[in-house]
Amino acid sequence: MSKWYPKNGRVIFHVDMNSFYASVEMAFDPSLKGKPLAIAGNPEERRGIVVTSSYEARRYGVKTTMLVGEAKRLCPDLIVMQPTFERYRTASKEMFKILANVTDVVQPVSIDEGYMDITGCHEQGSPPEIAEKIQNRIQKELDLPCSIGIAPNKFLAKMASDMKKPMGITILRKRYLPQQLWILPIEEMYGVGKKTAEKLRKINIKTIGDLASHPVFELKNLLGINGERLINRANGIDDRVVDPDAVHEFKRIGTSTTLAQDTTDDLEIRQVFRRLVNKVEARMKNKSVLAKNVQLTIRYHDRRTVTRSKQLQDFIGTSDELFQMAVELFDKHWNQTPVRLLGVTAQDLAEKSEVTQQLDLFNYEQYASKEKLYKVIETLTEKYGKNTFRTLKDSTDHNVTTSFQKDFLDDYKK
DNA sequence: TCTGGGGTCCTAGGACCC
DNA sequence: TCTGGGGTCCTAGGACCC
Repeated sequence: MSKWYPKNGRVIFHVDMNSFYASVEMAFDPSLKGKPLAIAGNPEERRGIVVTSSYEARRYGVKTTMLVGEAKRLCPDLIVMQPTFERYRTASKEMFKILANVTDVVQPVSIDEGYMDITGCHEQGSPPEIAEKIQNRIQKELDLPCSIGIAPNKFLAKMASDMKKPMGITILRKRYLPQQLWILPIEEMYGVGKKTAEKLRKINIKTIGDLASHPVFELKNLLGINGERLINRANGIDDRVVDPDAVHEFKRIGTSTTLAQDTTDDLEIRQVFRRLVNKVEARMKNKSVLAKNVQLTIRYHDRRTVTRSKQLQDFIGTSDELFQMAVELFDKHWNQTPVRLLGVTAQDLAEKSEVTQQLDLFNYEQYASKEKLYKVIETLTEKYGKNTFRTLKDSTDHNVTTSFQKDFLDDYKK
């Protein structure tokens, strides 16, 4: 068994649910099993694109982002359902519970996939045994198929889970990269999209192997820092850790909607903003965060999309505050032509508790006298420079706050 | 009868400070 | 009168992923 657990190295899993939304619907209503099924938005509201499809539908050429009309043309018997996100969230939670049963080192990356670091799981068996156990439990208990990639790092595990679908378990070893990874076309590499693939093709990089042996400096010129990273990954180098806390460190909360029809109607637009900010507010409350920056997204009739954002003086969190910001940005930047989509995003987020703690520093009431507060500011300025007052007030950096508190505040408090 | 909605990370220019 | 180099913040946009 020991050969499976290298002395200096990790064993990483990437667990990837197969056609997740469609599979959840099939588990919920088994009469759908074996039939071509697509999950898609409502075409009448211009949301008619395929989000996920069952393997039966894929056989007909049905693909993600395809218009429902086209999918039906390819597959006349296609069953089209609108997504029921509550179901998917519930299934997702259950799936991650099964992973957590193996190790705490689980990092969800989306509703239907996650990484695990099982380096310390010797007693539970060899990695393939553990993977099989996980796959079986998810199949038996949730009636859902998944694929698992086993590799020494995240990137390889991710590539591995993609190699056998559905219900695959793939081990990707570094010494077999030439046979397993380097033969793949460059388009199939995680992190290489349409644009990058085009650029790489132009300099004759056609496979992941071509990329792996390419001079770094040349790719740095072409793609910036990403060029170096891609070469490293192609060579099986990826030091990113599996971070269970990453889920809590989200950076923005946004929502957007494509309007049923393009509009220039101010009243209608304001109503849309109301709906959007209510949604953002609810999700912010749910996560107990406040925002220091609000971004507006406008997509015009011709699909040209602009974003406009504003950094705020203070943290905000209510729908009224968000609404005011959204409308202010909209009125300032809208070019008066028909609008197709509107979006509102709260960014530069901070925990509510940390924000209040910081604001507390500037609450004059807690100091014995005005002079003491001035003294605090003066000392602070000497230590951290002229901009400290502003920096500290703006800062979401807890370290500055805590060191400040430790050093000075206690002496000056009542 | 074109292409949803939720994110992350990176880049690049201008403002401003030292 | 002309002008360096480093750093941070803010804003807008692009590429990518599911």
